[in-house]
Amino acid sequence: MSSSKSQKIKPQTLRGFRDFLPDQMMAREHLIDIARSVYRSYGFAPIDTPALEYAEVLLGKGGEESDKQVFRFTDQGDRDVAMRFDLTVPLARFAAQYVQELGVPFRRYHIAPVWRGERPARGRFREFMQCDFDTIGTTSNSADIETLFVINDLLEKIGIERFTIRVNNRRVLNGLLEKHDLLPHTVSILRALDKLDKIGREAVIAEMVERTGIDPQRAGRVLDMAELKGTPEEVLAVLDGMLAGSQTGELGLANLRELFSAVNSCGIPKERISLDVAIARGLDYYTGTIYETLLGDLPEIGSVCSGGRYDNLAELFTSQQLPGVGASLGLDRMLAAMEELGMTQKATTPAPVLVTMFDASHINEYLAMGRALRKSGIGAEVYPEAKGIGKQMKYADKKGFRLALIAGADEFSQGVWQIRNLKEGNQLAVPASEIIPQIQSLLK
RNA sequence: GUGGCUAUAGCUCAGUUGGUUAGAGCGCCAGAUUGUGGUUCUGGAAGUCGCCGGUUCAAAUCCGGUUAGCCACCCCA
Repeated sequence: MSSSKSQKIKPQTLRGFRDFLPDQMMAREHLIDIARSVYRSYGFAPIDTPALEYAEVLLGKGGEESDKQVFRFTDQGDRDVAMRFDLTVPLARFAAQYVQELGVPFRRYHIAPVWRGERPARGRFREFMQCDFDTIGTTSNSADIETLFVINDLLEKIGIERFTIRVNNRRVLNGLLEKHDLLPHTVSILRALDKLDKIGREAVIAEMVERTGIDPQRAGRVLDMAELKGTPEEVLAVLDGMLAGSQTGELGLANLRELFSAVNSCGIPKERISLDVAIARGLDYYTGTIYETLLGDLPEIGSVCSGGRYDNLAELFTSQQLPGVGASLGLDRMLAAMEELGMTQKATTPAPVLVTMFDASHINEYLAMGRALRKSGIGAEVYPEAKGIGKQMKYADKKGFRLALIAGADEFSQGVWQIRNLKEGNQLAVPASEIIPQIQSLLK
């Protein structure tokens, strides 16, 4: 290989694929840590599945449109393979394969990248992270309610102060469509309905009429119900009358009523959970409760955590019935929102303490101090070169270290270290034996 | 996948009707400051103007293609 300029390979990433620098990665890992701990606190266990699957396992599950987005190719062994485009289809395959040994109900979380060959746009990439959690093998509404609780705890732990989890139930929508003889048009109608917030009542009616050929009056009646406003109790009362006689609709209402009752008695702030008959979620496979989560300070960014209940996850892989309910945190969207809300920190070091290297002849003391700090659970970086102390302080400042430890000939002869507080701009000399407790209290 | 906009230093962007050696701010590196960061001052490095081709005496500038990004639609996290 020549080192001439013209032969250098251009460093570049593929369309829709991204690199993450330390500050971005710190924020990502922080969010993932929170998701992990909340999921675990409800008993969800981690799993992972391969990025690559047989194409037949993945394809044909989300309609033609999503098949077109799948990265698919023939591998070196002439197999027809595809990269996973979500975590739900792999879960279906996984569940069908292992349900015998796992038993039900089974709760898993899966935090992993997925790939879609669609056109990238703002907040949309060809490789992105999903943070799914699902409870499968039970039809109990209790699992639906706990799914809501998980979403609530997740947002709370992330530090979002104002958010709304909008809840609806597909059965309620189906009951309504049933009463208006619109069941054959379910997919088109719900897809149009889902855009209500974005495009408004008239445009939704127009789209329904255009896509299904129904007359505007009937479309309007769907909207009348979808636009119901008020407390969950008020909306439920109106729906009760509207859906009377529809078994499906009444079942959906009963589940919603139970859910809101649990919200009230389990200490979830009432104002965070709304009953919104207009949300439908695009995915065809939802059959019961559906959720989406909007940020109070940035609703226009869209749902940051959505999900719902499905009747039979694994029917394509096994004859065993596997109903389930779950949701997914949109990590990239959440991060974009946090960035816009100024919630991300700027530090690019994961360690709070920098041990400066003042005098290279004492290298062992500096290295030993680093080890001592880490042994006490304090992250510490030892500056690798005995450069000017000003330079090292500059580095500490830029990287966002909270404390810097400094010791030269004077300190070593007195048996002390200087602890410099970068934020406050002050420092104190501390005997070597008291360094650790002193730092621990400073970092509190 | 369809339509539109854009691409100049690490980042944000100037760059006149095509004209000689392409600029600024921020950042980066060094020095002022060989025992102390954030402020300030001084200096420095860094661009074959996304890439390929065409028109022209001459292209960052005009044209075509290509790659990437942004916006809308579609769909979705």
